[in-house]
Amino acid sequence: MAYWLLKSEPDVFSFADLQAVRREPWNGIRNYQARNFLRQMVPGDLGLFYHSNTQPPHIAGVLRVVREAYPDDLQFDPASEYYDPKSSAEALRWSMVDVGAVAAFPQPVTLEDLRALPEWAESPLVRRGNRLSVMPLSEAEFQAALRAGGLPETTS
DNA sequence: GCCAACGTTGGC
DNA sequence: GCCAACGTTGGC
Repeated sequence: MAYWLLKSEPDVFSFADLQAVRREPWNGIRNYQARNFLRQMVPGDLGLFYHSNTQPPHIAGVLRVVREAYPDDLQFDPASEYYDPKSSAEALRWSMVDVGAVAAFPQPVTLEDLRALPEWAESPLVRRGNRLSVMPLSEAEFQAALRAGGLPETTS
């Protein structure tokens, strides 16, 4: 079981949106490091849903990976902002996974809250200028965030 | 292969 | 709105 953090701007797609649709392809990732993490995901892995570009930035809930990485169809759609003319089925560039909502945090955990948690001291998320939108978490980071958010540690 | 210019992310 | 961080692009 691996743990992850996935960022989304809530104005674009929020945790409440994920709860409403139940299941969603995590598409539009156009960064190689983030893509490589997507490809490491396994159904059953748990993740934190982070709301970026909002005031204050915060973790809103827990998600679960429900389908392993497969081709992100937006890379082949010329009408999409995520279209990539250099990608092809033979030389695939971008992947996505499907995720589902597990539970909303009773208390959203802000970036400031995370900085106060000793378990998060080494996380790139709490460092200035971090732009990675998909990153692995240690079990200690994951569980500490759940505690801070008011969820029991066993959400699986 | 280097690196300057540029673009994007995302906190503040 | 500003700007730090940093990935990408393209000239050479």
